[in-house]
Amino acid sequence: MNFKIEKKLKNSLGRVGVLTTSHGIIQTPAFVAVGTKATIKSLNPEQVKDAGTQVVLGNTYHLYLQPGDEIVRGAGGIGKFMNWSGPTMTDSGGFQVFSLGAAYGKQISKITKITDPSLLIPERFDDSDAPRLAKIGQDGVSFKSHLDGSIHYITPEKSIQIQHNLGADIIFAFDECTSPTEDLKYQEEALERTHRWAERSLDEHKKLEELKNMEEVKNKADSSFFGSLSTGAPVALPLSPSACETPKKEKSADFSQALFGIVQGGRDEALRKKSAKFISSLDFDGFGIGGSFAKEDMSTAVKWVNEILPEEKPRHLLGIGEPEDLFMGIENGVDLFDCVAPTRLGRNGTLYTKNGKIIIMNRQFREDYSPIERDCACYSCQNYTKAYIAHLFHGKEMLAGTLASIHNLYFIVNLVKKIRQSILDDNFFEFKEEFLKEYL
RNA sequence: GCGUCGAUGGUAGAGUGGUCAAAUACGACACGCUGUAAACGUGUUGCCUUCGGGCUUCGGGGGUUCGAAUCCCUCUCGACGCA
Repeated sequence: MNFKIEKKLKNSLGRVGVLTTSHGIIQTPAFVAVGTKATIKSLNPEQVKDAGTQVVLGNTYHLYLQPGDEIVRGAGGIGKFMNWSGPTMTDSGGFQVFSLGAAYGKQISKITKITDPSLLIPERFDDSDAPRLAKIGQDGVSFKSHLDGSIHYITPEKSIQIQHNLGADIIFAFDECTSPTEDLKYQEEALERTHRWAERSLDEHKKLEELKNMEEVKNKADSSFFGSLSTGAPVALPLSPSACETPKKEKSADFSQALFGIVQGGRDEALRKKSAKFISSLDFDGFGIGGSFAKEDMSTAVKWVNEILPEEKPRHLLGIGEPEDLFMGIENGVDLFDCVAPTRLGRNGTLYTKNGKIIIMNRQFREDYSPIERDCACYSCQNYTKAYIAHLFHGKEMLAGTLASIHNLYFIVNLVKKIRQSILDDNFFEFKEEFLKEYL
């Protein structure tokens, strides 16, 4: 993986870049489509690509449980497995520490609405005996499978091993995404844990990369007779029949993987900065910024972190992706975003428009024969009306989620592309103001 | 014509003397969703309300009872059976 900054946004941390992976380039800032279980829900790869998506993200915990990382490895890695030829990423399972742990069975979001610490009455949030599927142990997390109840202990090493089997171009260190409702003391403990896990993730990654390189050298030596093909030497040898055979099991480890370390620290300035310093001191290829914010202090948290992270390495703001957040993140130096919002909201009947979100099942759209957005170039808007999509949702038809996801993904991916272009055109701030005035 | 069974909120369908403004499901309406336990979840769904409660409802009418969706009589409508 290689990252090159092409242009910087004046008087801010923002930048435009190009991230090169073994499976193609990513023009940053970019929005990463979330495909937790090696599929962008309700969409096929062509639809994902046509929406403008450059890169997709799978999930370690989910793919480890089903179908199993060895299966994905056997298919030739997550990209080949899901028929996505472009760049891929996998999340480490750190988010599931939160979603299946502190947030399990509750309506807690990682974006808290409670910003006044005095409202966080300890007794009210003491849920230590509440049932949860993720329990944090000494050197890893014990997950009780949401599928069959089986127990799986995921350590940083295990997460990295799984991610090497999944074979994405960019993988993440195993971290703990804390609940925003945890107090400072807990955030600090969790941060220390995440930092130790970052070191262990990195060590395991280096070890596995080393093994992979040794294997490659060995393979090259074994096939030295045909080695001219891979070395690119101009030898006019006819292709051997054996060289054309498709191997039954492809090596997922054809390409080296980049590892991103994750900065945590909740909403606390000192912890965020401490984490940014520590994580940047390690030899990661890039960085993730982990969630657990309140909406209004998200920008400051991102800024604290990105002012410290080394400029030349890419930064990924994990799990954030509402339009206003994209402007905020990009302005504050974020290169990559992923978020379930476009696909989940779409499937659940909420659609993005430049004038704000609409709930397509609402009465007013039942006889609205115009597209979701008149000037939208997405497949759904080019071919269908709101009345029809509303009808599909009311009738619980599968196509409803597909058309809605296509539009929402297109909307978000292209918003990021437009923001990127606005930086190149030196009118980021004008575009931001203009867009948000209409949208919010 | 006789007999039997049935008629419950937008729909289906519980309830068979008080705890019934009436289960449940669906529908309708509104809302929520930020590294996907999620094609999911929550709320409202007779009328009025100062949110304490008040008022009118279970095909129509009449009756029994302190009290009726629930028991009795009758009418209307429907299904089935016998003429």
